[in-house]
Amino acid sequence: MRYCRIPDETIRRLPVYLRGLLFTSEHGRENISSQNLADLVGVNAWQIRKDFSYFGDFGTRGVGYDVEKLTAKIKKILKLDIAQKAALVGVGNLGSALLAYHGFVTYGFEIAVAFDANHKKVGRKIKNVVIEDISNLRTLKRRKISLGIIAVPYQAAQVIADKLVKAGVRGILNFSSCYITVPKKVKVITIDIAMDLARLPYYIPAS
Amino acid sequence: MRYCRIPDETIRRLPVYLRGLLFTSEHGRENISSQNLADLVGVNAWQIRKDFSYFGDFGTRGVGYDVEKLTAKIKKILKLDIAQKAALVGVGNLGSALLAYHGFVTYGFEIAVAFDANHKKVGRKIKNVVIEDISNLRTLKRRKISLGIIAVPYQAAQVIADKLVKAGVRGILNFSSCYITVPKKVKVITIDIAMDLARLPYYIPAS
DNA sequence: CTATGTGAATTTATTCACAGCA
DNA sequence: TGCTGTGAATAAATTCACATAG
Repeated sequence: MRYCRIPDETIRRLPVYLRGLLFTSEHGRENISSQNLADLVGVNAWQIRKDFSYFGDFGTRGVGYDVEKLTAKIKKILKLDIAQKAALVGVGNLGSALLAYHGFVTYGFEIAVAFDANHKKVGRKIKNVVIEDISNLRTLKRRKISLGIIAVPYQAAQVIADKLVKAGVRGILNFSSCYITVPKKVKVITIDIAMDLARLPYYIPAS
Repeated sequence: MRYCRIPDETIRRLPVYLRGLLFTSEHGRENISSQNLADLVGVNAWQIRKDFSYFGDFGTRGVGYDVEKLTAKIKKILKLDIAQKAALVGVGNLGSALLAYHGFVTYGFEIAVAFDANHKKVGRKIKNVVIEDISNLRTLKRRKISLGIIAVPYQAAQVIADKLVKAGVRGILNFSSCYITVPKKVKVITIDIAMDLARLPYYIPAS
């Protein structure tokens, strides 16, 4: 490895490549060129080669990349090689959809627990996950669950984040529409659907 | 305006600022300094000032920014000042959650129509939106709906995208986990939830 | 004295062009 | 000949420092 640091932008693209590779693998192909992958995921071929070059030589000149080997390498870098358990907090509309969502499994995630503050929901079972009372959050550390998914209204988001941190969670996926503050050791990724949509009209030329 | 181009990254941050400003406005404040806003949304104060400087002078030195004026300006730049109608395709778990999601309204969007391929769902009503058969997609142009939201399984995503484009849609919000190809005149923004989650373990230091 | 606005410096990321290996 | 890997060139974004206005 000739480089000392993998750029953040490269890390952001790795899951994209991973998706393309999984797709390729499903179709039984063993090798893929940077150009093939580029067409598949919508990134330039030279960008892909540059990105891969940050973590070593994986391609074979004249042939391309070994799909299986590259898949394993990317999973390792992203630390997706060990299955991760996540706790979902908030089983409303969005939370329910997340429980039913198959995309998590693709990357080795499992929503192992779900919590809700609404007593009527506690005890109910969705997709084999029993909804627990939110006071049980403190049991996460004992249960070795180190990821949290926040799907509660934004007014409650910071409080839940604090509780998750207290329960020993190391990473948080925040679906609420607000910025949450956590200690430096905890990583937060916020996904705000409306905010992405809000960018869309800007890019649409006046008709 | 001294600059010829607003950087993409600045555009990406504008909805973030907008959210902060709306929040500030709700709390009855009329002015906000770059530092206050920075604390609220998690961006550096100098970054905020730089971003704002791309589209003119809005602040008052010694005082800060006029919340209402700045809100209006950002909305105008993002073209959120005119209400936009969107069509949702795919009323499964995610689609249903999107129909119930309040975040769209915040930015002036309305999911005006919903489509599904499942005949059992057609005619059903969720949140005042009647689900129509997918063959009705062609009526979008007539109904002046120029945004599409794809919430179908990835196998169907490209087909739906093609139909949306044919129906005259100018922008697409793609929730499916695949890259879709459209003519240059159409803008696509893809939100892949699992892909963001996939980045999370990388940033979590080994314990 | 406070908080903006912005050139300049720095850092980071993208693009190119081509050497080098199968 | 085909496709990777990478230094160098270019472009873009961030950060800083401070002049400037209220």
